[in-house]
Amino acid sequence: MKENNQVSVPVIKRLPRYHRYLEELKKMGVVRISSKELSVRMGLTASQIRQDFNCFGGFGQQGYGYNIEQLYNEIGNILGINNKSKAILIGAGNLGHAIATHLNFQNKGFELISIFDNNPEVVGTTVGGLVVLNSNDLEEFCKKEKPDIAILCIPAEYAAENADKLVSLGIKGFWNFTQYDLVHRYENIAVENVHLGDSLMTLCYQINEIDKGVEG
Amino acid sequence: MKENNQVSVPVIKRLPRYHRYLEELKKMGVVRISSKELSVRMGLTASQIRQDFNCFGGFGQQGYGYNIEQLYNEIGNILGINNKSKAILIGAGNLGHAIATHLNFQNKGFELISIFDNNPEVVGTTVGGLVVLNSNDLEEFCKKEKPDIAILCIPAEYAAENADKLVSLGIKGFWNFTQYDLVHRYENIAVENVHLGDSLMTLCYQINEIDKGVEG
DNA sequence: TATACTTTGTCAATGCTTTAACAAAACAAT
DNA sequence: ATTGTTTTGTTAAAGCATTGACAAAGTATA
Repeated sequence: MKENNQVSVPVIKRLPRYHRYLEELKKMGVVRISSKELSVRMGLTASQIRQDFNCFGGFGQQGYGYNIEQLYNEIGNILGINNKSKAILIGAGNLGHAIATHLNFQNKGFELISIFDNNPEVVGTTVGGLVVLNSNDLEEFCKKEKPDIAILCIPAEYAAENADKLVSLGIKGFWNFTQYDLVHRYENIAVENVHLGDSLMTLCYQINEIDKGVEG
Repeated sequence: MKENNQVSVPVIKRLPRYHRYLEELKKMGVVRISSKELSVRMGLTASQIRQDFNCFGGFGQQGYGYNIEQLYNEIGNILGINNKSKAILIGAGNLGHAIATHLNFQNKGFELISIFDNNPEVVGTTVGGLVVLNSNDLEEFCKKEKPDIAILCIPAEYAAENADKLVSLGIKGFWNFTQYDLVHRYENIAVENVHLGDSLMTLCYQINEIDKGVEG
């Protein structure tokens, strides 16, 4: 058991992927799996898998492997997806709309409780079963409902002011889809930046490298 | 100059972020910057910045720093955003729709040339200035237009078959928004997975860790 | 019950990334 | 011109993450 020590970021980032693979195996009716077999399926080393699981105290059994259902539940617990945190979405444009309707928040530890926008044409419409509220009512809403995280789907130039305001209203974390970098702005506020533009540029680099290799 | 050697993934992943910060500085009219000052702005170490730029051959000048415009252009060239690769989008649902309309492909090295869907109700509608084509015409289209990358915005269960087909039609890379993992499937095919669900779960973990720290 | 096999948990070794340190080079000011 | 300051490019050290190796502990089989 090393649960008290800080677990490294690379390990944490791999947990959702383990969770996905285990869910699939569970659905297929598979009961147990060895680190060896899982490593082949996932394209990792067996050693890394054992090392990863051991950060939280080893759920396996020698000569047997890991019980899939148990391991799946353990990882779910580590990630904390069973305590549903309250999420609000800021910005009901194209991207915000897609995020609200496309994702299953429930099985990822969240409940989307409200959507805000400052465009009068959008306020009052229904998105993903929720009526879009006016951004002016954000403060009052937060004081009453105490949401845990905010999903930022607004233009980059409004990101900083909105984030600052939300932090002052007690928000504990951001899922940030704006180009603006929130990472180094606050202490003790969780931030997940989803920089789609950066990701696309990285793909661009890869494509060009492959082209170089083929042609040169 | 180390350009021949393979540059490591962490370095490449930081390039788009440098590019963003430099663009902003350029817009502000700043002409030069030292690694020290940039490090403060970006929350990195100056050493890392110099090390990163040196992978491609040092664009700075001792006692002066880096010329912002030049550095910005160099990084753009390294990423290859000036040769516009052709991109097609598969799946014009909520997410596909948002991707097509929300992102500026042009300044990230791509041109979105077509959108495909297999839903007859969606085929023929216009999304982001492009008429949605029928997935049945994909093969013919690819043979004629030779797109470079495909953006996958389809349900996970169709990801593998679609990707296999696209690879056989000459696609060189994927921007994969499905839950399905494409990483270990092909040789010499570029893949950028955008696992939004994984990202959300990671945020969930962070929130719960902060809560533990506050309460325990 | 004994024997052979499997597979974990863990320690040590390797490999990779980041940070620190500093000489060499350019700039700035007198 | 000279002197002091700035700041890079680069080498060396420190810090992490991944992989390899193996004893210990379980399973499976006869």
